[in-house]
Amino acid sequence: MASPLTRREVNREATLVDIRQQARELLVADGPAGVTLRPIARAVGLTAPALYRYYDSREDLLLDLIADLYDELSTSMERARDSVPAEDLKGRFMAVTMSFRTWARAHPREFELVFATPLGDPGQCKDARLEACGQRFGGVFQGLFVELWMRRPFPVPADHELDPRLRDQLHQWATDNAIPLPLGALEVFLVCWVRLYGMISLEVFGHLSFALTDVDPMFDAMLAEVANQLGLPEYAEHAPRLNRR
Amino acid sequence: MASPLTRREVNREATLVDIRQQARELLVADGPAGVTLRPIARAVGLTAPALYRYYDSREDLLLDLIADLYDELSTSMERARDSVPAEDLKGRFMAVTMSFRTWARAHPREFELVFATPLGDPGQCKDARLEACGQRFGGVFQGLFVELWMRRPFPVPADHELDPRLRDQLHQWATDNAIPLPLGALEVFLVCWVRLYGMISLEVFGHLSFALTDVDPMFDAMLAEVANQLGLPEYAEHAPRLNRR
DNA sequence: CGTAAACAGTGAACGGCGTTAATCACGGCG
DNA sequence: CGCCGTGATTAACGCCGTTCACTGTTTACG
Repeated sequence: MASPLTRREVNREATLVDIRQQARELLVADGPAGVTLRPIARAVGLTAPALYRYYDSREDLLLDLIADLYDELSTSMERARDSVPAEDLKGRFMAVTMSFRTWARAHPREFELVFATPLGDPGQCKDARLEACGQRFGGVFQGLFVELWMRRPFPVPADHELDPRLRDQLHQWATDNAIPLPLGALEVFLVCWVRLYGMISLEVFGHLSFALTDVDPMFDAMLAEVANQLGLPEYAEHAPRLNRR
Repeated sequence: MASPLTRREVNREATLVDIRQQARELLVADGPAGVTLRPIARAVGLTAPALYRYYDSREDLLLDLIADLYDELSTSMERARDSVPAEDLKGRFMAVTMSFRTWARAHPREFELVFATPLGDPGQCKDARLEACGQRFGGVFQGLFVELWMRRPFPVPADHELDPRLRDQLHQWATDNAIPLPLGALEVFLVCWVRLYGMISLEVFGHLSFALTDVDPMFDAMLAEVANQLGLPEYAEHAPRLNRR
């Protein structure tokens, strides 16, 4: 049988993607503040109030846009990962990380919207969608990290070396998400995440320009350092196939 | 002789600080987007167009507000530093760093405005004032770092270990600002800055909540790690006076 | 098949926004 | 005193998000 979607539903879906597309073009052109209803509506061939048939509010539309961008980023990172053979874990790690940075530099406005919009003080996300998107995004790093550790464990702090308060939180996190890693490895993961995010957002927001005109070499150096900490030897750099399992 | 300020000029100055004060209250209450002219004017006892006697535009007012916040942060960091005896460099380092984080956590809206507002793509700051404020802010860390290295040098990468592209930029930076440090030390400085900024902005923007409910212990751990890298021994923790000069 | 309900869309309107223009009052200086 | 720069006002323009009353069109059901 054919699709159970009525003609109206398919139209609706098309309009929805059209709206998001135009919203994004505005975002790119004028920044987050430039994403306003009337120009979006005009570009889609509607009037502003019509958008309320699709979103409860501008805020709601923005949330959907953020989710879209999150997904795009996650997809591009996954693709970068899968473009490297599964045995070459260092290659995959590098590919994913550089894909993150590449996306951020190519889409600073989008990066700003996704990563520098405070998620409200209630500690919870504003939206379950975003929670899921963040999960997927983090999962790319996390999955790679787990695989990395499983295949060839690297030195991590022992449990007793961790601050008990930190240890408890890491334990909670590990059990909640069934992450089969020692707590020390989780701490290493977080430290890596901090360095990666810190570097990229500093770069995108221009807070490294006081010292550097081109962040590339410093980013490469940081990546190499992190890779080293993760037990990914340097000699595999130009011959990634060497470290067979 | 009395002040060369006419009564009008002193009034003007008072109104200016009043404006910034009210603007900040709006910032705290409603976030950057809530800083709008009419409510500010109302709170100061004026109408919106009157503000144009004081600022060219809302943007200009925001810039001044940012500069104010920058200064407040710098001042509080300097005070934290000076509250620790000059010989206790580790204590000063800790004090300054924690003061930064404390300010960011206590003023998330302000932090967002100051640190997550992209400074325009032209590479240059929008404003010379901000340049100066950033200089002062960074100077607190930088001054401490220089003093640290001068008094007791810690291991840093040698010049030939640095990526030539990175080395050249660091050299440029060092000569432009007359920083009497080896290039490797500058790289260490940047890495520390990345970790510090990364951690704090991740915390403020809620991008660590996926794993941690309380960032305190992880921040402490990072601080300890950084201090260690900077040759600040741990045993000074509870007896900061031990390492006399 | 026909009809009622659900849906998509419109134009008008409200209050608020940044900003400009015309206008008035007054303090400081010659 | 007179004059000019300054501080402040009101009115207005065009934009914004959002609501409301209203009109067609599509879907679903008896």
